[in-house]
Amino acid sequence: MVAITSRLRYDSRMNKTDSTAVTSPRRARRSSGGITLTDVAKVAGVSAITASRALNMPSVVSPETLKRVLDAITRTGYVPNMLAGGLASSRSRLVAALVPTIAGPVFLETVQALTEALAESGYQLMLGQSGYTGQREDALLDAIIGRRPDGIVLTGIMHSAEGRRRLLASGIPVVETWDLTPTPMDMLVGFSHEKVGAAVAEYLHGKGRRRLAIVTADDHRASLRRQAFEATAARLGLPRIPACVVPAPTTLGSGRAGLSQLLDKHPDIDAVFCSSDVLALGVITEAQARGKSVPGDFGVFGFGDLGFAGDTHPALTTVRIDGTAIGYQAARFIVDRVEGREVPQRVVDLGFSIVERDSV
Amino acid sequence: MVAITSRLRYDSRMNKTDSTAVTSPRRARRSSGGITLTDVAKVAGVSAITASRALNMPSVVSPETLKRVLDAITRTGYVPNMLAGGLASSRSRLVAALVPTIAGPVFLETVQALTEALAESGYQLMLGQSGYTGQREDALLDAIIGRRPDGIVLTGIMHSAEGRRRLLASGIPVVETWDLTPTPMDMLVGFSHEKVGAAVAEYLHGKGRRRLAIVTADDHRASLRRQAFEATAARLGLPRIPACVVPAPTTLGSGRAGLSQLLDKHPDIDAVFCSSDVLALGVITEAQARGKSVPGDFGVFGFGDLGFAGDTHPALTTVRIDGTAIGYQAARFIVDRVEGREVPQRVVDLGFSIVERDSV
DNA sequence: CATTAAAATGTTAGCGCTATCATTTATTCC
DNA sequence: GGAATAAATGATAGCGCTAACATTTTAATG
Repeated sequence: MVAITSRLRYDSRMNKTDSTAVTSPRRARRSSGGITLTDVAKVAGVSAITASRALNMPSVVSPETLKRVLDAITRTGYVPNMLAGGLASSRSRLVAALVPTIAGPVFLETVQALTEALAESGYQLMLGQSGYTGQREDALLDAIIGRRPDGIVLTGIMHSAEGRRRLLASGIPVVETWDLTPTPMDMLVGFSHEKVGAAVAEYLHGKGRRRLAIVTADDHRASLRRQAFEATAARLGLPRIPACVVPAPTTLGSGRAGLSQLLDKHPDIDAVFCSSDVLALGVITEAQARGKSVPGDFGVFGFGDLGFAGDTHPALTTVRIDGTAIGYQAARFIVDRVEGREVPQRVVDLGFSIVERDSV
Repeated sequence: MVAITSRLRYDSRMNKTDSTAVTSPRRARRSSGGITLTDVAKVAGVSAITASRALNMPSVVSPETLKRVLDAITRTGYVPNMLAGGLASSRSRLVAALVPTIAGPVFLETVQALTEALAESGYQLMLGQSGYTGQREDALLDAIIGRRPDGIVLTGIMHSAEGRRRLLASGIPVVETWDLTPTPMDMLVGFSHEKVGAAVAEYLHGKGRRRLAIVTADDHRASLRRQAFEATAARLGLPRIPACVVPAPTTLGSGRAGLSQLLDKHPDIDAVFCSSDVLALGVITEAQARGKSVPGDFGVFGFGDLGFAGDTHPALTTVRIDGTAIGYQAARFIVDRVEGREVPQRVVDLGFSIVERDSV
């Protein structure tokens, strides 16, 4: 433990007219009491700015100075105040991610990858939940912009026009993810939901399934997949596809309910495409509860390849999205931009793949 | 749209010696270019501090001034810079939550409740993932403390002694959750894991189960439950309990593997206590894959009462923890403390309940 | 209507850090 | 070996906001 003995509390008014200098100090300082960089500098016997450089640009201070400063830091237990640093440099080293909800496991992988990749570069992730409704989106946006993040990652969110405007106006780099919109705001990393829908329809058709059905969430991206699924099925000459739309976020329960509803009206379906693996697990569960065989009576196709997909019974055939890659790419985009590097390719299509297991 | 016409760019050096006043400006300002409170104040025709008060203490400005300021804000599209505000007031309006991982659904409810409750009071949650290993915990802690949050919520984390010291030294209010430790750092909201373990053992015994087994994660809290479970079983005269310990975070797959392992050595078990519902779902799945009946051949007991627990087949009997209540209480603790209110009761036991469904 | 108290607004300085220069010290080069 | 260059360090001011006090305006009181 080190005592900071000579914390100079000089009076800046000393230099002014003599008359005021005599009166008692007009106001007290309001230091929050913590250890500041100035304290560290004092202990190390250097100026504050040198201590700052030792932390932020260690290559420009001499090795022995660096050592003295780092020493002083450990001895004092100094922790940099990033509010002050961010204010002074307009670099908050904060990146915000907006997800509909953290309850849905779909984006977890992406968020986790983001967190890690950013941490490696010295940035921190702040998570905002907008809800699928987009109700309080504007308030949340203000709260986020107010922290002056160095970047914003939008994950599976359709922004209101007003929201887009505010974001653009803020001048903060934006990465949209999980969706390949034709008109990106800034940077984008995702895949084509239309292609997924088409690919799944073709796959099921190729497996001899003819009476397809779909259980899908009511969010935008799932709708995109559904439309392409239906269009492709039609193109392949398959009958009209019965659908059950459930509210996002999807749950095991809504999957069960979805299959029930479907089976009541269309007992002859031979394949179900689900808009998430969770939904698919629900469908499998309901099938089991009803004594139906998967894939015997009908096949089940998921989406996401979540952690459990290989462990269900039967193991789930699904669409694999590399959420981790999405997260890493998004982090790279933002860090590159913030550190002034060129980002020539602002749109990245990471594609998807079909993981064949036992449920179809 | 409003043009800020007269953004005064006065030169503070005008008042100094004439010689320097002639030389060209020594340095340029480095405004980040955005709209500031001062701009808003100018548009509204008031001083900066009045504009500040209009935002933060609307009750102390006159109604018409308030209106003029709010007007100016919408016209200019001003978004407060919370870095600056936090630095000046030492109130960041940020609360940090540390979880082992967001991949585990166990704490999601708590995190969600925290987010909501804090947002209502004008605070924002920043999520940190420490990992179950507690490896990078210290680096993370620095990153968090560096943001000067108004409070820190620890969720399911055993801190290193060093970590506890740093936290305490930072002077930031801390709420520990999900665990009723005998020596809380500051504030605490949780329940007794020992009581849970004992209650489950008694319940299973009461249901006539005699050959209990356990599949449990290797984290601290799960171990607490396990020990009490074993002790109580012994007290009830039951035989030694075979256990399968799996790494946290728990997955469906590790649940399946756990049951396999258990069944290989102890084919006669008649009940399995799982340290999470996810694990329990894995056990049920494996049972189904093996053609075993639940609860016929053996009962399955979960923990957490996660969203899907009521929808599994058979529906899962489990321990319900009110994660939402934990989150709300934690938020209340912190907000109360920050706003200077008394927090007389610094430890809250929220208890738990057993939800009887069909799996035992 | 003068006097006081209360309400509303303003002035100043500073939160803790870093950008922008300016200065000092070490190194290189013909 | 002295000029030119590079490396290391420092002084100053300001990022955008709010605490602390000061002042002005309004309302309340006898």
